[in-house]
Amino acid sequence: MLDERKLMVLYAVIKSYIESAEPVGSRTLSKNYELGVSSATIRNEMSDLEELGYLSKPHSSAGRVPSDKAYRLYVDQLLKLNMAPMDDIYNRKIKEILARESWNMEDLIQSSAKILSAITNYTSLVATPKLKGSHIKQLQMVPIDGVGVLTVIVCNNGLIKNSIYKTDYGISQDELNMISNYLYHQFKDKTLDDILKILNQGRIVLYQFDDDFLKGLLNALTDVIKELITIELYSEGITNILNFPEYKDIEKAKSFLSFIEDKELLINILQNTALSDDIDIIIGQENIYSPIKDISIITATYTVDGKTVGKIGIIGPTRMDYLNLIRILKIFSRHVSNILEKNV
Amino acid sequence: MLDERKLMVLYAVIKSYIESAEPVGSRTLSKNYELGVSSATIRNEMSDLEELGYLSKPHSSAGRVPSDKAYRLYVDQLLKLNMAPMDDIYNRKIKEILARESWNMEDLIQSSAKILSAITNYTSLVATPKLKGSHIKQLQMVPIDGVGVLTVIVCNNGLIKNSIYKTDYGISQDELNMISNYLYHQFKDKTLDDILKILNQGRIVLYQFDDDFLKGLLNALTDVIKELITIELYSEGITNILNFPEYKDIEKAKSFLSFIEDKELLINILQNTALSDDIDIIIGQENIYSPIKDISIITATYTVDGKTVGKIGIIGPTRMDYLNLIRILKIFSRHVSNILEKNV
DNA sequence: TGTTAGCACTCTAGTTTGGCGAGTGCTAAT
DNA sequence: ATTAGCACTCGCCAAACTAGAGTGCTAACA
Repeated sequence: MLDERKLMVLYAVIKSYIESAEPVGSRTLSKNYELGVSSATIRNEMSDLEELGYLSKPHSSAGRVPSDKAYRLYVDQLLKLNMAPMDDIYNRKIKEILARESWNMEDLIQSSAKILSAITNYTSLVATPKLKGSHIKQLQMVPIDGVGVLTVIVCNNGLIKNSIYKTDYGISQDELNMISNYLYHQFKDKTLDDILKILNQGRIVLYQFDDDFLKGLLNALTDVIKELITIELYSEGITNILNFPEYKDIEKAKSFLSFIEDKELLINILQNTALSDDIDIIIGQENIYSPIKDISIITATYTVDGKTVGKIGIIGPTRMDYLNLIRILKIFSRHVSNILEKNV
Repeated sequence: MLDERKLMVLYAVIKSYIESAEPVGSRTLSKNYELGVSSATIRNEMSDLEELGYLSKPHSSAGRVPSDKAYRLYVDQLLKLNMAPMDDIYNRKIKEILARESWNMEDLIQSSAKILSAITNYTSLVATPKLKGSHIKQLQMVPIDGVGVLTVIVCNNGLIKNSIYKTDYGISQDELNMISNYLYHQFKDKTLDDILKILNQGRIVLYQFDDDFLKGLLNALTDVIKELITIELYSEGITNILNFPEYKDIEKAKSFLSFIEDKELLINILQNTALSDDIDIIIGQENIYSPIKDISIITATYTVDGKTVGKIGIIGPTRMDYLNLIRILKIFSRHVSNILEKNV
């Protein structure tokens, strides 16, 4: 579609704009990039690129700024490149930071958000894995003296959660085994999502036991399942965004911050990205849910049991350093996956 | 110290400044507040108040602005007032919002932060309770088939936490009972803080059991205790601060946001406030830890078992609406306490 | 002696003006 | 097809100016 030279010019504009945040003029390009043609020629090419929708001018006598379409072209080309320098400096650094005896998932997720924002100087987003489709591997109930009943659920991906149902109703381990066995056989082929639906219908009855007791117990179980399938989102380095010149305007900063504070919306947006095993990028208004122009999100996925995936990402101005961020996210998500596959 | 009229003038300046965020001039006061004297007289009084350190001028021909000392005077007087309108509109509203079957502590804390920022339009701070001095009421260990050992700790205030130690080492319930009984008797008179110290010394030995197994088990126990005594801080409504005109300057906004992002520091500051059963207020640079001028923090305490206390607060410019915020915090913290005393 | 009206003075914030520089688009020459 | 040259456009910035709000002082008054 675009000939060689147009492409060169376009990429030069993008690179320059990513670096400087200033609209790029033809002279700047001919000086700083070795395009082999004069500024006048570049001007003509830029004019064509504008007509084609890849560039735009803030005002008639300013330089030009890449459009979302231009970033998309640029990014797709980046993604085609195979950039996996395994012995990268980032690789070692990240490995070092994440080195630790054992991690529990919650801590790892939260730390990841912090580390990621610290090494990139952007705002990070990290979401806990999506478990709706997971299964129950084990269901165990234990009486806790003087307190009630503890319910433990082990997920097929190794995640474990539990909750306590406080009650005075005395019940033996044997009786609880009966209940948990029964429930386990009801649930073992179902997804967590389906299990939740069944529980909410309230149709489970075991005539041997007190109705109120059973109801309380099932409520506690429902809570665990809910907790399991609820996606939590952590974000760190919010202040970093204010270092970008485009957010010197307080109104823009405000709308960015409200956006970041709306975790629900962010989770939705992240969930709507491809669950492919690789990098996904949303540029500007490509995502209809995104209320804000001029923001891009790069996400990578991490896995827990080879299938169950969570998201890890970076959010910033469309003029973000895609090249490095993609690189870092690839490495980072791989390390997180490694830890989780071993550790959970 | 200050005569009646000076006090009236000072309060008028404070009120006006809280409302408008603009330096207050003598004419504004004589027009809007019924002080019964002319602007010239007010000017003289203001001049005196400036000499006494209660007011200051941003520049020589501007109106005057209250100093931290002035806010302190104002706030101390507010706190002496008994303002407990139980049938207040806030009271009903908050009660309504918090009405729910049952709350677990984590959810309640997080929701509180959200609700509080929503109804006040300020940034909220809510910290989980300080449990360092608490005791263990119960310690139970349960084998989980094919996974390992689950350790449950019940605190004297009713809080329950647990962790899982993954191991292949087969162990029976009876053996675990032996271990947990032994540990319980070691720990029952100690505070959580002390227990953690003992665990960290690594001197606990039970010769009957495999050394590695025991070490792993104790590590899991250590994690639970750590989790219990770690104070978590939640903050919501960060964007609200940007609505205040004093934060139109991006640098100020940035330093405020970095401050809010530094949870450790905030926890320290909150912990250094009085653990009295009432409102505590830090104005501006009164708190030496606070890196930022012109910020006030109002905190209230909530209780879990009548003794164990957590903090709930509001952070904003020193020019904050102390009167209403104190009122709301009093009511809010009482409701939170009520829920926790019943529910945990 | 305390209060007030009046006035000169101060300082900021907002507006206007003009020049500078960066950039464009067109044209004509190569 | 490329490029040099040039006229033109427009935002940015600094300087100059203005309006307005507020102070502090003085002198008059009750």
